[in-house]
Amino acid sequence: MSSLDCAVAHLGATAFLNQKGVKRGVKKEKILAVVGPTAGGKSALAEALAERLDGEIVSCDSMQIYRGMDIGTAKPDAASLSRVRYHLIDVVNADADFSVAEYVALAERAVKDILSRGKLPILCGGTGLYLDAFLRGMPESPGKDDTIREALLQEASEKGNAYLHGELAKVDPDSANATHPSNVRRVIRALEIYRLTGVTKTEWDRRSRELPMCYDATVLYLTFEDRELLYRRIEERVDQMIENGLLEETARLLSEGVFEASRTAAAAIGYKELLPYLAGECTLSEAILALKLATRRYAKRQITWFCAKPYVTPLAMDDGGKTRKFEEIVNNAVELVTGK
RNA sequence: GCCUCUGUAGCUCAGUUGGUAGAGCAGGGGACUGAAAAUCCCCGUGUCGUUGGUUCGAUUCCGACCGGAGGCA
Repeated sequence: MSSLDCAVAHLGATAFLNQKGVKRGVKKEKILAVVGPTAGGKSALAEALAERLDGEIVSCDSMQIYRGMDIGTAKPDAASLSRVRYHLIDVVNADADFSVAEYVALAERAVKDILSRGKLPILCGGTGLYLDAFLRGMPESPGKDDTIREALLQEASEKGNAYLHGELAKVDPDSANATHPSNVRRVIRALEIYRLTGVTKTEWDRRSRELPMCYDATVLYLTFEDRELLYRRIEERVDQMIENGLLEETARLLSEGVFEASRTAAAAIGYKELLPYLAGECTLSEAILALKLATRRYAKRQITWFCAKPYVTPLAMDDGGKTRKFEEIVNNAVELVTGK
């Protein structure tokens, strides 16, 4: 985005915000973010940068939020935790509900705290939606309503996805147009927003799109020229997780009833692939294969997401099919952050 | 050595009564604003083992050869 675009966006947002009476600092604080596909080496880099630049890490990961899900979510180990300070890890129980809105609130508090102590906040994680929402901020939002969702879900299963999509088309044609009828979740959300606020999702999105970035953020996006290299790292890490006791962790969460209580936990990569094995429905090697596959696909989705973001600064992790030396990558990152 | 079956997409296999072929899986691309590790969409040209023959035309029929599997000696 050019500085002119920024200025224009800022003016529009200011008008909108003034209308709503929300105050925002004009001077933007400098923060850093390290994003990219799973197993790409985000944590190691973020930790090195935290040490070099006197920073603290704010996890930007939708699963590391949950207590008890440790190995499967690749949480930092004791050694890492003793080296740098981490935030937003283990903030809610595994069976609790959580969402972007809560994340943004917590992250804003953590970042403010870090800045107040004169340190550099470094967001690190692969949950693109969380980062996006955090950078934009959520001064206003339509909120949510589980009762409406349930009712709409019921309606969808009774009358079909096409019917629900048709209902959306009546009130918010643009949103209906942009959402495939099969994507029931999105169709429901759009209808939920309209029923809850009387304002369409299209309008809500239009307003939030005008918001300027809340911070002067450098978002380092780790890229892999050679996809195979990334996939190999993924396979190695999955094997490592199994060695570290992922099976035992899954069994423990299962016995605690976490997967029954939380659909999020039950859908988390690492656990959902091992459950069939624990139930005796497949062999361990089949489960591990499924886990690696799911992780690869997840990585691909993350790549698609970050690639499309105009605010990222790409940082190459490999060169000509070879992994770059870690020190070289860190130096490169520091240059990008400090502007040489 | 003989007999039978088999060779089609990266993998497992369909199929073409002769008019150059399509599924699943893998893989690739994309979307994404309160479940996001979620949810959803799009994408199938490959010497039809090789080589002769029959034919207007062969991946399809016939022969030989080369792989693979099984059976009999």
